[in-house]
Amino acid sequence: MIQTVQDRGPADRLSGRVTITQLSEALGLSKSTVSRALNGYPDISESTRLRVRRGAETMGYRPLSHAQAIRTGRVRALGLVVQIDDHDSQRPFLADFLAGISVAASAEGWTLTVATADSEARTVRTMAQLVEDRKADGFILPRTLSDDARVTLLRTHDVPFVMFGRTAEPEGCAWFDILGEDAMRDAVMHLARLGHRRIAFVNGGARYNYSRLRLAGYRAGLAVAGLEEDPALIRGDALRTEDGARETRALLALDAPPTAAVFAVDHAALGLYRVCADLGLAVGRDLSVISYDGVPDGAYADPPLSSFKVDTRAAGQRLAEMLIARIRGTAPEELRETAPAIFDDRGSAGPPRLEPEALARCLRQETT
Amino acid sequence: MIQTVQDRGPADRLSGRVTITQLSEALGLSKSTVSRALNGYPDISESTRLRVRRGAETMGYRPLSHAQAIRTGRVRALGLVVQIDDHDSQRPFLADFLAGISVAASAEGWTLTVATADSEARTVRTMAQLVEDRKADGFILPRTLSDDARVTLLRTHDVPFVMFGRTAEPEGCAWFDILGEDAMRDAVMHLARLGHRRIAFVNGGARYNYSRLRLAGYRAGLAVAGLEEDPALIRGDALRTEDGARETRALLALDAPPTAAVFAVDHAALGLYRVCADLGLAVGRDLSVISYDGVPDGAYADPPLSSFKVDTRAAGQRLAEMLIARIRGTAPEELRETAPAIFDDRGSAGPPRLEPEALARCLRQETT
DNA sequence: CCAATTGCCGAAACCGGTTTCGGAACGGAA
DNA sequence: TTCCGTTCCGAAACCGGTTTCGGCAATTGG
Repeated sequence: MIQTVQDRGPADRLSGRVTITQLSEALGLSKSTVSRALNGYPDISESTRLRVRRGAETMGYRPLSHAQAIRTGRVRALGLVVQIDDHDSQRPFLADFLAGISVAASAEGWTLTVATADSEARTVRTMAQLVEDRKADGFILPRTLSDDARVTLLRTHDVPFVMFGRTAEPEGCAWFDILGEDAMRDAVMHLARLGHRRIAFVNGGARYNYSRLRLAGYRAGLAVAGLEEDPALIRGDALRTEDGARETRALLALDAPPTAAVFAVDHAALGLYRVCADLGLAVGRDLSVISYDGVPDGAYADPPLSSFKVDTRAAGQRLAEMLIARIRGTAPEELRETAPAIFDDRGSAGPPRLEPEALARCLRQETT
Repeated sequence: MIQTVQDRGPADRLSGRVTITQLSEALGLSKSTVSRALNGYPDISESTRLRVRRGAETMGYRPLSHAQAIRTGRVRALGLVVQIDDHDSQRPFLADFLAGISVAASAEGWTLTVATADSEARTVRTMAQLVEDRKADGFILPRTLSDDARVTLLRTHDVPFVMFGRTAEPEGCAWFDILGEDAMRDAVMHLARLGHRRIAFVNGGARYNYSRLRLAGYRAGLAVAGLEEDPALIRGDALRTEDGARETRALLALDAPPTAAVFAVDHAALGLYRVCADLGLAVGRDLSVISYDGVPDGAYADPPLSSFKVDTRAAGQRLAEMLIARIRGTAPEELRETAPAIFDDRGSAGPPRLEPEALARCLRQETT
């Protein structure tokens, strides 16, 4: 005999939620059977499992995550602690990042718990707190450091996590990352094809793991282009616009200044614009630049900054999917992915107008 | 006899949490007594209440919010649904906003549940979902609209909320807002003192409630300065840079163009910079501008944009505090606050160099 | 044909809290 | 002394789920 589920009427639907007890009564089963059927236990017959599933569907039953959590310890929530610094180049992307995470999480019926902290120590403390209070089942870690205290904490407490960015010590780590090194390599190759032979590199923060990779990419680009590496053309630790301006000045003060520069960070690259404006140099003609991040500000620069764009939203989405898989038991080694950055050529890189020596002469003339 | 609580040793503290049962056993009380003592029930003697509180403190007992939630229906979490649009002027502030909310929430032991949506309809659906799943006890509503569907939803479901921004229909609403109207008034007065007599106003999105207020502030400024209102000088619906550029062109095409403009939105004001660059006008000299928001991009403009800054972080903090109070039962009428925006004069407003007529002549000459 | 599995489900304990209810102890009034 | 009303606390039910354990019926093996 086929047993149909009776509709519970609009009143019930409005007043409160459907509980597992109500569902089990409507189905004529015990609530333990219903629970096991929905959670895929093997000791439930296929026919019953199907009937329960259908019944839950039609009655609109959805288990209350915090009611489950009291027994299982898991609340179906992802955790994200964003560290707020002054020189946080990720801030413009935060909304996109959240959007990506949010859409992936809610597709699986999960939610996102967000907290902020203003230092690495506080970030770790906050995460520990969230874990202890069972407010998150796992974490997405933005801005991976080379030696990351967060990883240490989560590893020792056996809390699942995925990193946005790779790490030097990959054991037990899942990650998603953008291939910044390929972007740097392609930037150098692009500039070399335009005719540049002295191409500088201005790296980001040394403590971030990506810096190592992007420098390697820069070197790879030089190798492919058949150019020799000049240590004087390699600078670093430029995250903010001021930093970029400082490094640009240092580069232009060389006897043989570069005719082009590759920046690891957009905001730093905007510092080059300032210096060029001060010195009367035309970006993209007297001095070319290619950068990385794709920040919106770059589009407003004159000429707009050519940059390798990162699809932050897609990254957030993938990270959330991977974290959920990780929490559900997938091995971290199986959860490692990368994606390329997309070059957006907007005019800040052109063929060299002057030889390095001539440029140097101009600069000396300018400053006298 | 003074009964001291025995320390449970470091092993317990590390391995798991202290439960209310463990606490009650250590105190020699029943767990119901402990629960009521901690929750301020009147039928507990003052001495017992104190003893329990001290015991909880030394043993590090913290109730598991989702265990309480199963009975009380409240999870000690604030909800925030951020609506992601293309022309979202609040995006640069999101990190600060979150930081403010986060610090206030965690000060009370609450957490923040964040979701995103890409339309008003989806925002409402998402909020309904979060409420039904008990993932948030109340909501902070950014970007108050004049007629807000979110308010309707929350009011009918009797869910607490506080708005960032006032509303036309204030019944039952708690809010925190920045006095944008005062900023607009002061901007006009400032420009008038500099000698400007034709001061335009470019408003933001008409659907937002703040637009009404800022227009009123502009008018108040004209009145104080003794200037007459010219409908031709009032434009609106400018949120993005392109919009601001469009409205600027329209204003400059007038027979008697303005010598200064007050913008309701920074990003729109940056459009004026573009138009001026195209036409060879110097911002702050040929055309003055004062705006509102204090976006970081404004600092990079040339000259830096004079703007009324909003302390978004403080706003988030206050909103979270108010929402927690609201959830705990404070009447919405008692939860209404405002704060001023802070004028940051960075050079985009100076005395007029040309009379309107002369400016118009210049412009005609330029375009031919 | 009987015993031992196996498949499938219900009863009940459990998770960590909150809330209801009843009763002991105490003080004051009759 | 007795009665009654407070004051204060414990026992137990409860919230909405999960998980353990045991048992019935149907199958399989000997």
